[in-house]
Amino acid sequence: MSVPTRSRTRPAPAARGARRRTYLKADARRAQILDVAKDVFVKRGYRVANVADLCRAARIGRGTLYQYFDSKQAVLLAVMEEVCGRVEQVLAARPRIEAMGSPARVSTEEIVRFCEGRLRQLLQAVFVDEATLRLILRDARGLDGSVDRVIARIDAHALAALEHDLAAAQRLGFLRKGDVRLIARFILGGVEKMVLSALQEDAPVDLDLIVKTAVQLELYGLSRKEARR
Amino acid sequence: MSVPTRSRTRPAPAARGARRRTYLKADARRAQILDVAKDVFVKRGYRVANVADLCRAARIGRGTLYQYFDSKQAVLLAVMEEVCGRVEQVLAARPRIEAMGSPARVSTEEIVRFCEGRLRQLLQAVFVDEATLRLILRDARGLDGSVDRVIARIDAHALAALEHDLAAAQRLGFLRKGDVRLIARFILGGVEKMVLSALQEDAPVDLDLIVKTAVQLELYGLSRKEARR
Amino acid sequence: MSVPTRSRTRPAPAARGARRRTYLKADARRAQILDVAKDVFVKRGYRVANVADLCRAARIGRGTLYQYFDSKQAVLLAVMEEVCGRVEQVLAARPRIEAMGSPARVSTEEIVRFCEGRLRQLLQAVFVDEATLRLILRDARGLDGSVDRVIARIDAHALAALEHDLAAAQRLGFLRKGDVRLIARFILGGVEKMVLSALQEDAPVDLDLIVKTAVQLELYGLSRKEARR
Amino acid sequence: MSVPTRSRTRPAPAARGARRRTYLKADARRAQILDVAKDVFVKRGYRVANVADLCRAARIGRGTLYQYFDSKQAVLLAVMEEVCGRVEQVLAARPRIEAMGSPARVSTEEIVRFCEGRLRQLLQAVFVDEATLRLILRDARGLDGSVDRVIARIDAHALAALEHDLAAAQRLGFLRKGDVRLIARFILGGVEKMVLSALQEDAPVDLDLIVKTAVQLELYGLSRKEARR
DNA sequence: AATGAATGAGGCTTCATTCAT
DNA sequence: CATGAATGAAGCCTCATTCAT
Repeated sequence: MSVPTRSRTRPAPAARGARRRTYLKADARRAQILDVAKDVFVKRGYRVANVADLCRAARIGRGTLYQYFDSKQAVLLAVMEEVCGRVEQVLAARPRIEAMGSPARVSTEEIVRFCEGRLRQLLQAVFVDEATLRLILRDARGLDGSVDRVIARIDAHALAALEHDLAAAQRLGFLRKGDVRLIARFILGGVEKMVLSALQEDAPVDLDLIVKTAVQLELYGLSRKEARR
Repeated sequence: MSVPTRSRTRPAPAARGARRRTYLKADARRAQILDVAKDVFVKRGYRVANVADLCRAARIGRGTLYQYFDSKQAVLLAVMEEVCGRVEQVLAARPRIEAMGSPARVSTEEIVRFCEGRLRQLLQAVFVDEATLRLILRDARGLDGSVDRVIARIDAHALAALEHDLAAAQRLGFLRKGDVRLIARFILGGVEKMVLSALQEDAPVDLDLIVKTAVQLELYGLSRKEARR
Repeated sequence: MSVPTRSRTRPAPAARGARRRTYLKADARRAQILDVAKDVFVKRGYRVANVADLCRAARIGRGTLYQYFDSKQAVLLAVMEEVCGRVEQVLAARPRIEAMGSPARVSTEEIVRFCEGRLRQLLQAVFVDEATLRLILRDARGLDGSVDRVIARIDAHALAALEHDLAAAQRLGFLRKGDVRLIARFILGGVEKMVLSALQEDAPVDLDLIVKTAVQLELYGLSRKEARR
Repeated sequence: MSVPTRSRTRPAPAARGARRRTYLKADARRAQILDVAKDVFVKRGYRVANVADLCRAARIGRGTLYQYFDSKQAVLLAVMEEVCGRVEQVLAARPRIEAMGSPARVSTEEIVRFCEGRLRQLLQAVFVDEATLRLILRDARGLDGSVDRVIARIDAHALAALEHDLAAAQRLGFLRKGDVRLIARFILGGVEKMVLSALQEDAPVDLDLIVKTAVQLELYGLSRKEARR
């Protein structure tokens, strides 16, 4: 009749590898977890990495993680949101393209250099570091609706910036008319694939070379003959 | 207080249709499973779709699937291998680019049309149908080593073909010199991103327009000034 | 780069106490689980009993249970639904009270005996066995919205039947007028408490005595003086 | 594909109000916690309410609670002990039933009024307020051994008082002979069920009506014919 | 050839309690 | 006195795979 009461007493604190607990202020801990999590997600893959991995890497107990995030997914989401926020900031802070002046006065070299700089800015906003980069381009895709949505938002930001540049350059007479939507996608996709190729071979990502190649192609194409139309 | 409790009891596994068993020859069954599996993987995503989904869709019992494939992963692998094989065939069957003749005799329009045709062939080999396309570009990435390897192989085939074309065209004098590896990646990546954009918006994929845009950019770029170097 | 693939292979089938697996048809298994579950829930209490307990008692693996029920809660729910169904049946099958005849012709003893029989029927429908009884009166209360709702439904059935009897008896002139809603609750509550008291002391539940006491009180009260109103 | 994902990130525990700390004397704090806890336990249910809820409601930190109580359970226990103590007091303070005089001199109305008053006293001791009432009758049952024991003690007090009254009334000749144990249970159970019904429908508990109905039934029953035995 | 019941390792998450500040 | 960050045991559930029929 009487219930066994199994009074949920805590057994001796498991004196195994038992590292002492460390204390951090909430904000600091949150940031630390995010930091560590990015690494773990990249190194082991979001799906393969389990919450235990995250906590071990952050040297915290499993429960601690759940004081800061609702779920494993929420951790990834927070990582991505962070990137997204940074992208928004960087893009908003860029000078307007109209600052460049009129085509008549600008030399080809200046144009090239300007485009390269601008593209590099864009990429650096998105690809803060290689971990983030791998996450965005490779690991975090197709995981789950809400994560995908953040990635889509980042993507949309980048594309919008690119489109805006292209449209302005067309208006100012630097570039030929054309479907800016498609062209923006082509350029961003091209750059992404070059980056991905490097990542896949574990080669260092030479952003300079990639940017140069992209701008060269974007501006002048490959043909030795001038287009007539 | 009240919980939004979902469906209480399971429909008692047996009772979900009690369809009569159907018999098929081994080859036919295997093919049918692959066919159905592609759909299921695309519609629900490889990870979310479970073996039960596959079997239900194929109207077979769980054990039956395991008589034809070693594992769930093996099913996806087989789907991808099929695509890979087709790509290899198509690419091997294409005419050699040298058939085109010398730059002196070929008009700009002919070059454009040739490039467009060739790119379209390449894409159609890879993207047999929209399901395959979604699988390759979106869903099957980063799932697992061996699947990734097949996708990488497909990718490598496409890139190799493109690189080969570019190198030949450079040798023949149609195109400027340049790093064919990077350029091939840029072009393929650009095209893929245009396709992905369409997929993401559930818009029909207008391969013609995409190919046209790609070739135009690839050949002539966007600049209104001729490059001087 | 390559993912470790942890190919989820099943390790040797754990040759511990390893009882051979037993096969049952879906319906039979489902029934067996329900049967065992009722016992376990009663013996250990719904909250204390864990899914492992249920499965151990049913000699099945944990996954098996989840082929038949969505959750631990769903198991309890199914047990209760079963009772609820039986109550509905039994109550529907009872003869209508009007069969009794007119007060003039019926002796006091007959009335008493009739009431006792009728009350016993009602109780036996609800309290099929002691396990069910403990579950309904003690263990399953306040656990969770949906379970509570089923219990409330059972309760409502019993009360409705009782109310209906009372109203009919009033109409026929056997009983004094009065608030049937409240009176029904009083009687059922009184009976339940007598039962609960026995349960709490692990004494056998003497339904006969309980029914006799209840009917005696219900009909004639305790007073030695006749009420004047 | 899209998941109904709930709130992504937790509000970073610290940031949930950053209320200045308040200081209270030990006794006052203890009392305040008990007070708040009763509310929380009733509103959310003992099991669902977690320690965080208690502390938030009491506007204290988690550790603080554990300076006054050993465990969550101890808090509930203290609440119940408080009630139990009050019941003991009230019951001890009631006048002895023998004060009433002999049946010959007491009119039926006086008896009825006396019984009603006495029952109301009993109930009011137990059901101090609606929160307590819900706790005792609904939420705190079957939670755990020691809590159950306190409830059982309260119940026993009430039953003992009732039994004592009944026995005395029988001795004095007001009431028919009968099994006081069972009868006491019947009456208390009946009253409780009427109360519970009201609670369940969130209707106000009309103690007066309930007491009247109970006493009427208890004394005179429902029959229109006088019992012969 | 086909079936579908059975399995159990492994994952995620909760929450009462502890303890450094 | 008070705090709130940290903890980890314990629980529920999923699902790829096996195997008796």
